[in-house]
Amino acid sequence: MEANTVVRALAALAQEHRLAVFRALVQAGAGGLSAGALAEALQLPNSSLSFHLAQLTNAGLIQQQRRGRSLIYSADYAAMNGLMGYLTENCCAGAACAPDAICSISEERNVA
Amino acid sequence: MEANTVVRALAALAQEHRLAVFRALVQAGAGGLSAGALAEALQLPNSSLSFHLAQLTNAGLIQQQRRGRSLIYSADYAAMNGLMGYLTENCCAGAACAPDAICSISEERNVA
DNA sequence: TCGATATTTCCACAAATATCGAATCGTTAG
DNA sequence: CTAACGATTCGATATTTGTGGAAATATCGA
Repeated sequence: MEANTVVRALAALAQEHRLAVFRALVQAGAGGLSAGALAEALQLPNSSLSFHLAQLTNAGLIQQQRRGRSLIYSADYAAMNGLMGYLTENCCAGAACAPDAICSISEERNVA
Repeated sequence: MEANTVVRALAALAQEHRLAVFRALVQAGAGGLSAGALAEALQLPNSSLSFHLAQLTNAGLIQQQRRGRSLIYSADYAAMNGLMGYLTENCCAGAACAPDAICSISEERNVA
């Protein structure tokens, strides 16, 4: 993962509402949530939520998928793992730590 | 870990130079690095670096410790783990993932 | 086709942030 | 005590960011 990508991902997460959105999606799993469901859950005006969803998408942290009139958003677990990996890379001057992947759902396409 | 704390930590990391500083400290391990060494390594003006170090300290991601005329900075691994944990908490709608700690150096006080 | 529903885009403004030279502060060596 | 060193604070400026109402866009049911 490249430094610039990481900075953009972190910047996207460094905001109260966006962090809440991302967590909700991480917890929702592969099924994802619609924009409307998110707006309801987080009590945000549509235009604001839309703005934040765009930021997260742009940062590569979440993805969009249309279902009928709704847009379903879901977390990109590969990006999340990439982020973690970047931060802990070559951690601790050689001491034993830092496993590689935190969540493997992105490679198991048959969950939830 | 509280949401607000996490946002502040992420905001601190969401900046090219600060991310580089933090990574350098994470990789340096418990021994840490002096402000001067960091300025040298990252090619930053003292005043800029100092500003960024203050931000990271304020966010609870690094800590300071004077040694003679130098200030030695080091990563706070507990904070880093807290961050990771917060992001992956209740991950994936129950699918098996998300271990608890990434790096345990902060509890072993006898490294490097 | 028409109306209802779901979401995004546009806009203007307030607030927060990054930058770095110069001045300042604390510590140590001689 | 004084000079030199390591690091922080100050200050002015340019840039980026978050906000939400109103209007526009896409999809669906009848």
